[in-house]
Amino acid sequence: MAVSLHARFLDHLARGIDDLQLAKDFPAGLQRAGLTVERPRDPAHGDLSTNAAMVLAKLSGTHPRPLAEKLADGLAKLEDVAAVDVVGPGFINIRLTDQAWRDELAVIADQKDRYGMSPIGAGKTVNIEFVSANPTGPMHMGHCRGAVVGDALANLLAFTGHRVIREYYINDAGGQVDVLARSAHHRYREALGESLGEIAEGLYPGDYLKPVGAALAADFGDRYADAPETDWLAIFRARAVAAMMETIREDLALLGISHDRFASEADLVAAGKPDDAEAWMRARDLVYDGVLEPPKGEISKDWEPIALPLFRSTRFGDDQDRAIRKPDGGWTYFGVDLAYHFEKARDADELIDIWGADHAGTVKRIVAAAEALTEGRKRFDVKLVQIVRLLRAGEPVKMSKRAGNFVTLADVIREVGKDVVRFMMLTRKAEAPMDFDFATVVEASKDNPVFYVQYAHARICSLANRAAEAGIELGDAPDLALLDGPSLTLVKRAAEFPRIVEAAAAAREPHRIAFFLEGLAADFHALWNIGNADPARRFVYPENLPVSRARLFLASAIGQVIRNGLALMGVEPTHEMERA
RNA sequence: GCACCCGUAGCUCAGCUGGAUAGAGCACCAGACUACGAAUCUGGGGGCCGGAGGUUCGAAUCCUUCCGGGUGCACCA
Repeated sequence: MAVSLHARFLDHLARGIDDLQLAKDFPAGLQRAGLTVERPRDPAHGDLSTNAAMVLAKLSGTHPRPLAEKLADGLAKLEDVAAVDVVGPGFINIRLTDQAWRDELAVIADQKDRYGMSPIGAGKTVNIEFVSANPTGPMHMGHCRGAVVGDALANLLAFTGHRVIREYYINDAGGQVDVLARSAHHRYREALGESLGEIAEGLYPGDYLKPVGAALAADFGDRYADAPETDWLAIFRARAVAAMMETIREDLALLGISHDRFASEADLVAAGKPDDAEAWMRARDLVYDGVLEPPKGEISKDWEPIALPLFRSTRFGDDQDRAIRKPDGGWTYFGVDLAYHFEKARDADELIDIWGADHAGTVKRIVAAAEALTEGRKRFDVKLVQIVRLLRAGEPVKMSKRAGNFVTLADVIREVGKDVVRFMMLTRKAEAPMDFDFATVVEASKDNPVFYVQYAHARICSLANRAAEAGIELGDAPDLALLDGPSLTLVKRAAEFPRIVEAAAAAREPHRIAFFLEGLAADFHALWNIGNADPARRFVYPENLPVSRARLFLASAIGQVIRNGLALMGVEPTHEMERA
């Protein structure tokens, strides 16, 4: 894998610092973390800028300016460098030669769909758990955002060299799957011909359990129609959960998502994993038997003090210790979840959980648990994904959970398409609430980021046809020296892609890719627009074939970067826009 | 009451884990196109980055505290 432009300059800097240390101009053995090479906001400050002198000056107790001058001298000798300036408190601003940017363009064309890949995650396995919707019904839009964010993040981590495990945790051990089983039993009796009227309050009312009931009726006849619950609960539960998981997998497939692993809460319990975790923690005094304070706020009337096995999460920053077992000896959700993270940490170096923001209150305890269980050695991030407000032309879409008429993921995908859904879910950082308006997400205007980016790609694709019509053969080695300033500006933007990818992966923020693509598309459209006024500046300019070839080469490379970004988001590039 | 998330232009949001004069789109204002490579373009106005302290060469970013909004508080999942 070729090294990115930014990485290359970080390397140049490192060697410059080595030289200073050899020449005793500078103490050896200093940390070099915090050194950055980035594109300055203001183009007048050059193509690349580094804070190295200021950071190192602080660490070594010297003045940044002289240090910057020395580093600048070394950088100025590099072939790609046109000019180096030391300004302000000690910024080193670097301007690259035009040739350096033309070379970068050739790198894009050469690396194709590998452009932007990074080795920062090499040798690391990261387990990312996402979706993990309760297996009690089809996926609705509440699950959608976490699914897309998780999948895009997984793509991003794989692209940056990590080995990625996509995992789904099936909550199939709690009370709600018993409710599911009872709901299926209701549908089962209906399938047998009983007319039961409205489904009881508290059961799942949706129609999606009717096929499950029918299948159960076909298999068991009326054997369990009037049987006591203990006879059928486990059977119905297993059947209903399996059916729901099948539905959920289908829903996920509509989004283009497939998990590598499905971990079952019930299996973990059956395998004694929580017991193992408890024993491990008791041996380290991380679990003790104690009595919790009554909950604050809403006062529960049936609160009773009772001794339970508690995890010492307060030692790790939680507000109170947390019960891992219930009074009946069974496991709490947290007790199993803790064991589950213990298991996940066995074959991964880093863990990520993607959760709905409604679980924000339980983040501290699981972070505490992960820290205790991995003895602080493994990075663990819980990413909270905020709600999506569904709108239709500005009006909130009415949903009633009781009636079971929530908007399903499948419905939305059917209406606007997978790519629109995926793109939109990544146009905000995960922690911020988002509006999803059915009307605007399919609008063909520049206000719609999906359209805007796709349109740029389609325009690029159309160039190939226009070139052919004009009788321009692309050839394989255009003279890139024919590309002028505005074209190179676009190259500079595209060349940021590798660094954006690395930063997005490190921060676990896939939305940055979407914003980058919007910017890149905007720059591309801007360049295109120059051609509107002046035919000599168009990509296809039959009066000058060499220039046309160089520009088409540029456009093709930009298209490549757009595709690479979209691929990370899990969005298919559009080759031709449909005329509205 | 406590915890977490959010607070940036009139609106919707970025802001590259501490960098230089805080950005984009919409909206607003002023111009441009006998177009179809205009499913627009160019320029402009608009900011106490919620407030106040602190850390340092340097803060929207980190710390403290307060204010406002959202979410959650378990022996549910």
